[in-house]
Amino acid sequence: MRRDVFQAIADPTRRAIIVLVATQAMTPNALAEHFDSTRQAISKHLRILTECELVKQEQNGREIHYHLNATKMKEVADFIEPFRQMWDTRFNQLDNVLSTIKTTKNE
Amino acid sequence: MRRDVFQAIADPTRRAIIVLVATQAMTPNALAEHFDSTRQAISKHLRILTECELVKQEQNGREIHYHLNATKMKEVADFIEPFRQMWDTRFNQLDNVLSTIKTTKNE
DNA sequence: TATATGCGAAACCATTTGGTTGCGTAATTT
DNA sequence: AAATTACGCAACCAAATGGTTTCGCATATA
Repeated sequence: MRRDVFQAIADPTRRAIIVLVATQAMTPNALAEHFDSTRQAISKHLRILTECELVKQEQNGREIHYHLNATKMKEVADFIEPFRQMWDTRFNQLDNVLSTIKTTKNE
Repeated sequence: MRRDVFQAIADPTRRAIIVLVATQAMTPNALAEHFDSTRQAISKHLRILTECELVKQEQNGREIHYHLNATKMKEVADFIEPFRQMWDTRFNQLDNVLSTIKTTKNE
């Protein structure tokens, strides 16, 4: 059973959960209200998100509040980062600045 | 059939293909040599990567070279970016700088 | 104490996924 | 022209996925 961050964010419902949970901790029931599926289905998603540590639990009486563990998202960022210069205009502009500096030096 | 970038990068083999294809365009056969599975399996992955436009084809006689379309990766970057400040120390340092400036202004 | 609520876990099901083998076809090479 | 090579496509299969309903347990509430 694969259980990594990439597989976790592959599902659109789980990405929506991540966004919801980012601003404030929420219970499975509260989360389920935002979707068409049952609480149990959401609980399954939360289980997956918990297993790959994208989300942390916090028990309050009989309620369990889930909140985001953004640190884990870094794994995804680290994968994409090396490709950034291939699309990011800021990076290209930096290249321009650097080449300008080089040209100036040679003059 | 879901076919978006998030689902595409969920598979570790596909992520490896992306890395290989980033530096230079490659044929399915050349790619398959890097893995244990058959060329057909790799071709299936390439099909998925092509369908979500993470990869582009370029025909050369009977060979088809696949190369990365890094632009599509921006979609993933855009999803993660809002969470960056929750883990990136550079962001925290930027916050410090900003608060320092504010403090200095008030003095 | 009895009842209602919030939750996870298990059993089950249809669909998707990732892999295989076996084609057919087009472009090379001999 | 014949054989080889590079490839995509279709059929097939076991395993994973995302969903459901049903259950049991712990915590609140009447």
